[in-house]
Amino acid sequence: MNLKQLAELLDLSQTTVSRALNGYPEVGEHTRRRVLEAAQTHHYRPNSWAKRLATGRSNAVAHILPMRSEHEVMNPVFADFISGASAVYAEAGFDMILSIVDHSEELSAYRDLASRHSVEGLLVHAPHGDDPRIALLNELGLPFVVHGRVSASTQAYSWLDLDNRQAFERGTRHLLDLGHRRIALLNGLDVMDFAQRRRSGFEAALASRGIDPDPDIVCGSEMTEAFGHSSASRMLGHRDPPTAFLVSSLIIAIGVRRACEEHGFVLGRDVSLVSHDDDLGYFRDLSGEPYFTAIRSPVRDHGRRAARMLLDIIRTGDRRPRTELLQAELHLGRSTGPAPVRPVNLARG
Amino acid sequence: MNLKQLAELLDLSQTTVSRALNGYPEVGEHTRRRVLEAAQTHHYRPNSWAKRLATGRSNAVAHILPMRSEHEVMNPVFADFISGASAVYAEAGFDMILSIVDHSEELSAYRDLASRHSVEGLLVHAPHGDDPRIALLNELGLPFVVHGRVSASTQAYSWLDLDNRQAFERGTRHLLDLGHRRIALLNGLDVMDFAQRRRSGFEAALASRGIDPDPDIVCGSEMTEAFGHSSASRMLGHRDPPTAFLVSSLIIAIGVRRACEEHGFVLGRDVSLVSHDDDLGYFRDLSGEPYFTAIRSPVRDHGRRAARMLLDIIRTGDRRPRTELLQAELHLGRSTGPAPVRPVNLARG
DNA sequence: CGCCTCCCCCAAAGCGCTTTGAACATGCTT
DNA sequence: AAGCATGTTCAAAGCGCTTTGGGGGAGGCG
Repeated sequence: MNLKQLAELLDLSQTTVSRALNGYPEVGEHTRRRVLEAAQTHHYRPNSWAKRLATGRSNAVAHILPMRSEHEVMNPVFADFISGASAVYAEAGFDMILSIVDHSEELSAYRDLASRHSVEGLLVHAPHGDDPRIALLNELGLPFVVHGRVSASTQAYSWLDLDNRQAFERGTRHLLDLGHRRIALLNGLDVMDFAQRRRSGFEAALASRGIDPDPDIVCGSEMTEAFGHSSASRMLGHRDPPTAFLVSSLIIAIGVRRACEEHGFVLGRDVSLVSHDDDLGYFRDLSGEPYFTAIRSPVRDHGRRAARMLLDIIRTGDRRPRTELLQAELHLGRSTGPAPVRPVNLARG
Repeated sequence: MNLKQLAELLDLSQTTVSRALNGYPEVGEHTRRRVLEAAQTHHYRPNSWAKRLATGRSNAVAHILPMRSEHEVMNPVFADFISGASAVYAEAGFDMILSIVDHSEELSAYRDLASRHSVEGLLVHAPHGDDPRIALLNELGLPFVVHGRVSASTQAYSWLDLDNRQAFERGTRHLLDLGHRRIALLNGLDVMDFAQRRRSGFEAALASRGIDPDPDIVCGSEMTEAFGHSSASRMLGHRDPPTAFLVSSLIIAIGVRRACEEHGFVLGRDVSLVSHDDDLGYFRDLSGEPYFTAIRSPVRDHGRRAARMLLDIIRTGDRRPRTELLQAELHLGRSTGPAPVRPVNLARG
């Protein structure tokens, strides 16, 4: 059933039917009701492409996730972020197209998206510290919002980001306040912008207490359980092991816990752990005190906010960059406790 | 830059230019080269909507994920599945649109998708044991592939599924062979089809050794860490605690491990654990023997296969249902061991 | 009664592409 | 020289929708 058929059926012109359906004022109330009813009973839905072609608006946005190797880990955060965003798009009548683009084809993929005119805006995930995509996207002139920031970029762009620096500074300070001086950082991949900011927050907190970070107990990688386990194992076997860990994801924290267990350490007593926590559904524990002390950010909510920001840019046509910096909350759990007393000759600083 | 402009620029008709670009034979070699070069240098890309409108093919598929509440957990499997599928679509020049539809609006959402003609096919996620979507989709006539199956459905449809029954029968048998008789099952939500099949495999294995399942140590829920932790805690405090756990996801396994730790049990010695493992990137451990004994299925690969199946249906136009039943592999890790010897009065069966 | 506004409605012209059917050379056969 | 296949190009008709620029009838005004 298309517009033409519907119009013939109602003995009206396509114009009138179209206007009735789209709520234009120049159509009689009686006629409008007739049209709406007929559309309803005949399950009429306008053909999306025809509509898009005619209006020039696609009512679609793309989420772009770069992938540097076929075996790259899908960040679990992504799914939750997407699910938040999706609800916002659905309400606005927008389609969300998902594009996982290979790192090596990034430039051409973005040009393609722009020149095919298939979407009205982009949401860019997982930016690097010196991501070249900002410049390219600005040049292409397609509205976009970045989830995260690009420290090295001098260009203006819209973004929504957790205040990673502040969050990790706070997490580190919490450990310092508990008396820890030997604090390990298990971070995300060094190239990622969020990891760089987290590290700088960590270092700033240490510096404020006159502590130099020790490269032996700071590292970054894809955020896997195995990374948490192997790094923590290695560090706990160090001649001067850390008394506390600050880690960039709950998945890493799980690995650290396993390592502690193997070493016979009890988390919260022998070793402290503060984790960043994206408040993923499957790690949420609503019963009582949480297990992990964590710097928490509701990533699904971030997805909603980012989507609204993008839609706002598209709908208002106002291209001035918007930004939103969100604060994480420190939730105390059972994985942190006062630094254990140790022989002075092992303590540093 | 559109086709008309490009044609004028080359002093050719739109027809010729279009044909040259799309590789039709009835265009001279010299002309074709000219056209391709001009398209290249002017960054010409055909407008996707116009193309879709004209051809009637959208080159797009939708993945549909039902969501029964705003707070429902995003299954981490989803992200990996999607990433596999996405690569296949990209290669075929298809867009993937992602639609997370509220359970209550499911019917209208599907009708919408079909009658708007915005996609050529659907990939249906997370089917229930008696999912009504099969009948609806068959009625709508839009090609679709289900990831999973619908036990109650008598209709024919295309699906790709792990052999969950076989996998869990095998996992259970492994535990039985190690001498365990008291085996707990921590499953996914009861309504989910995969959970029902897993349970039946579990029960079949027990039955083959003359063991009745004990409802006290069998339960299902959203697959969260907290669910694993609280259920295992409760069961370990039972007057006749299980000596082994079979669980439906690594996330649950993590919770069980935490519970065991709290009870002073060592996994693989005091308590055994077999987990289903979707081979998610962030839990993969490439170094040496894996921690968890697991029934493993490469979900990213499943995504690729499902996508190929859907594209095949779309491209060949052959609507006969295709099915693919995949076998999981049992990988031995350190979380299983022989059943501990216990006082006879506590042993069952 | 004639004129002017509204109010509703319509025919037709796009949107940018594909595809049909025909035209026009060209070279070959008879 | 006419006739015919072959190879290359084109004009024009869609695809299903929106939107522009009227057109006609009903009612209000002088």
